[in-house]
Amino acid sequence: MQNNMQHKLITWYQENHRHFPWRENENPYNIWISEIMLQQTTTEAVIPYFKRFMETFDTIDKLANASLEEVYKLWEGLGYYRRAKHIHETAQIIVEKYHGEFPNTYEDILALKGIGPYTAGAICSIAYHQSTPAIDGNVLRIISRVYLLKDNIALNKTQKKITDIVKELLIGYDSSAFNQGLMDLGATICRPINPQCDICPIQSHCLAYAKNQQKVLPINIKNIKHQEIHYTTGIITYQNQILLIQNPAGLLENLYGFIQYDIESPYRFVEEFEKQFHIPLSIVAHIDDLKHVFTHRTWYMHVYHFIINVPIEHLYTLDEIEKLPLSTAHLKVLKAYLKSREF
DNA sequence: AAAACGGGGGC
DNA sequence: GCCCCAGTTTT
Repeated sequence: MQNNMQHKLITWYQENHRHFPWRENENPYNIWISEIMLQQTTTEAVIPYFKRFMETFDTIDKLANASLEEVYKLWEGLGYYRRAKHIHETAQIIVEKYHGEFPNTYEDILALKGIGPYTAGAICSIAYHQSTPAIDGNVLRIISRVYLLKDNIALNKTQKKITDIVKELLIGYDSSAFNQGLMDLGATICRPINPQCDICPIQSHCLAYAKNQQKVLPINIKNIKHQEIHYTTGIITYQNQILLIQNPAGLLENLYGFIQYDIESPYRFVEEFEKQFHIPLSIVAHIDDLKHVFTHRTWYMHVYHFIINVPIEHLYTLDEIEKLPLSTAHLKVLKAYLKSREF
């Protein structure tokens, strides 16, 4: 009878693990898609997206042969849209370079687009039971507490230190159950706020608990500066069509949206628009003022309805817009416009 | 080492 | 309103 931390964690995981669609089988395609979706995204948010995605693209081959736009549309609202682009590119590489079979070495997997150390480790351990750590926010927090590490977990140096600790812990144990055990423990018991130490399966191994520091650790110091931007956002229509442009590289790359300029007057919006498109624009109405918060900035969108009297490129009917990927921010704008037209 | 990259949810 | 989440890529 083993009595160490690994054994306790694995036993706890086997008896108490959470049930998710991506835990119903271990094939690498399934694990890959789920791990990408779960990057910086909560499990609850991922569930419907994962189901829909795997029903639509049940093989890597189908994903590789889909259009980028179709993949984006399935990703609409999930955020970090570069993930969708990387998944699509990677599927094509897997078909061409690996004959449609997901690669099975850590190095080959790490080399794929959108896959970093965490995701490569997660796939290797969960899909192939290889002895690789998978260091995410949960693991950084748990290891900080168990070993009473007072280093700032936002630093690369600290993450490397914790990686080395987990590498040692894994030796001789099932990496899949161990890594997923850490994830579930972090999500349900060793939570960031108010950890449930009284029911923790590894309480007796936790130095933070012994010294009552579990509410202090981990130390996590990031300096995020937050920027606020005011836009005039234009719903520009021609008859029953609406003008949408596809975002260039940068924020919300490739998604469709309304034209907006970082100015606060609709009259200056008209000047900017006419300078850019060389056709006259008329202001019809103020629709709404909306706010949308990103991690790193806040948009204040002052939404106006404008009309043009000559057709132009990039005009779409509502039916066509339904098929295009839009950001959540501009879906709010569209919704406000449609609501205003009900009167 | 730091910045950029989305959105939803908890409190 | 602030923090967190199964991070990766670029600078």
